Amino acid sequence: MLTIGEFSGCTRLSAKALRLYEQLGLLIPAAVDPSTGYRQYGEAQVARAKNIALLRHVDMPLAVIVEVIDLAPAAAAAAIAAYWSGVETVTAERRALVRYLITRYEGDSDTMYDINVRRVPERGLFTISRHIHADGVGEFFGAALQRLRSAAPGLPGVDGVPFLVYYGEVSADSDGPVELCRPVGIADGEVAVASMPEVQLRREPAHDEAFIRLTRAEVAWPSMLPAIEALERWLTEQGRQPLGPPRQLMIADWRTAGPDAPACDLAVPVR
Amino acid sequence: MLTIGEFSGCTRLSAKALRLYEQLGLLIPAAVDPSTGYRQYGEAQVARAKNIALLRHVDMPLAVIVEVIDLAPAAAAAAIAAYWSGVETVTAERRALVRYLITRYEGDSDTMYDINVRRVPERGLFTISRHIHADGVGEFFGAALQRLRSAAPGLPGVDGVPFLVYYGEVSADSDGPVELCRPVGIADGEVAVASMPEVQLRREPAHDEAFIRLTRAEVAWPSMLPAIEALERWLTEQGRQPLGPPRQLMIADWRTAGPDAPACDLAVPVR
DNA sequence: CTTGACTCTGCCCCAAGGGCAGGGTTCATG
DNA sequence: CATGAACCCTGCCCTTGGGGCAGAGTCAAG
Repeated sequence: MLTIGEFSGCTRLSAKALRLYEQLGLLIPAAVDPSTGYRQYGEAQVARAKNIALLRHVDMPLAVIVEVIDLAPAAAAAAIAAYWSGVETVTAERRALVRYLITRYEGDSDTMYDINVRRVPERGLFTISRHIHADGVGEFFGAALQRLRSAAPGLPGVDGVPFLVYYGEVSADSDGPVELCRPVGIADGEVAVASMPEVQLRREPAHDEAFIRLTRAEVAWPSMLPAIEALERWLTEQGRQPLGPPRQLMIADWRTAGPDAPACDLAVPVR
Repeated sequence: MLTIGEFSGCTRLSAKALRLYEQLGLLIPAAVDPSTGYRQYGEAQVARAKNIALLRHVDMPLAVIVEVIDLAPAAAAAAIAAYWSGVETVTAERRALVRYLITRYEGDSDTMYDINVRRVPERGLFTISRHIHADGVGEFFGAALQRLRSAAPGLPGVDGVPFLVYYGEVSADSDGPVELCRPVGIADGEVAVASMPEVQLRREPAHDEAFIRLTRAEVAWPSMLPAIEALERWLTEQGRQPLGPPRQLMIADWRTAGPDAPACDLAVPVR
């Protein structure tokens, strides 16, 4: 049996950390003197403590360690791999953002985008809104588009490509509200009664929209940032005001389009 | 001029965060009503706020952002790159550790090591100790070895390769005490008076040491972990007690050795 | 018996905000 | 003019994974 100091020295965990792990039920001392409160750790606990220390060294949260530490070896390996895969995903996004920031600060980001303006007539919009994380957008898009189609079956006036509006920031850690919109003739919209409660009908007034055509590879975060900024710069240069958040017009089938094929119009309604 | 709510909506930073950034001097509102305390932000501050938001999205600490945000563009790019380089270093270490953990949990880590035992006679040790981080070990080793040599110039009895003893965990975030030891004949050690105060003379009694010969590529953290564990397993299997922390005997010149050449003996004194 | 080393609990602190309470402001509407 | 809704203010407590310290109790060697 080892005192907390000896155990600390031989596991390289601080006494403070050991007391915390006890409190969380992660590493209970083999015995605690009921009168003095002194902790006694068994030799057999050293291995467990070292495993905890290694997982902490990977920066795995204690709450996750609690669930991983008692799994069978194969399941533990899978859980660690799953945790790390999430870390790698977040890191990859940050890495891409860093690259973007560095090129932007170095001033080499003079990528030119073709910005065009087109007239959008007054129209109806069938919409489905949802709070969703970045990795669920594709799934949401497919499913919601199916539902919108079945909500107005055989509707003749469907007119224009569907588009997504991001009302909040959508990334790995924040789920902004996302709205899928399907344009429809204004008269048809009033006739068709949406049979599904989640589907809303909204009328959008006529307006101009400025847009940049993007390839499928460019439609991702943060690789889309330069285009968004170009659009914003264009707005201020032209002295035009945006009428709402930018939207993604899905002009091509996502599954069949090659990475360099035009896939999406990044558009903003302007006054 | 924008209220905090409008500014929040257009920068996607929460009002709480904006108040914090003001408190840290990172983003001071253009005006604060002295009677009501209401904040007013200028249009020109939107760009700065968006930059801060992007840097926060990379998880750069506010303290670092404070120093980066006002640099000239080229310097800011360099500072961001330097920050991210540190992140990548830490991530690479964690990635390696995760790989090790997964293979160990999957039970495929049956890498066999040759473990040998040799007799070490009683001897003197010139030592230099230092608290140091992982990336400074190489530099410390070279410099300290130079000083140890000049501390006992022309000493005939220098006997055996120098070695490092890690008394604490040495990695990117913790600096355990590290001791560089240079063996010397016991009689010579008593004769030679160390001319440098940082150099200590210690006598080490005769003992056995168990060791594993490692290639240069294996001498790194955490790729050295399996060898350490193999050594520990061997100790318990043989029923022998370690007499101290493990040590690294530098048997080859670090600079000239190829990555697969034997470079180091991982050794532990045993009873 | 004493002394120094060790251990206990409890409290405050870090970063970067989130959430809420209680109270004041502003603006549009009745 | 009054009032309600929306907005804003400060201040307090909460999170993670401990670090550090205070005051008090305990253990073991001399």
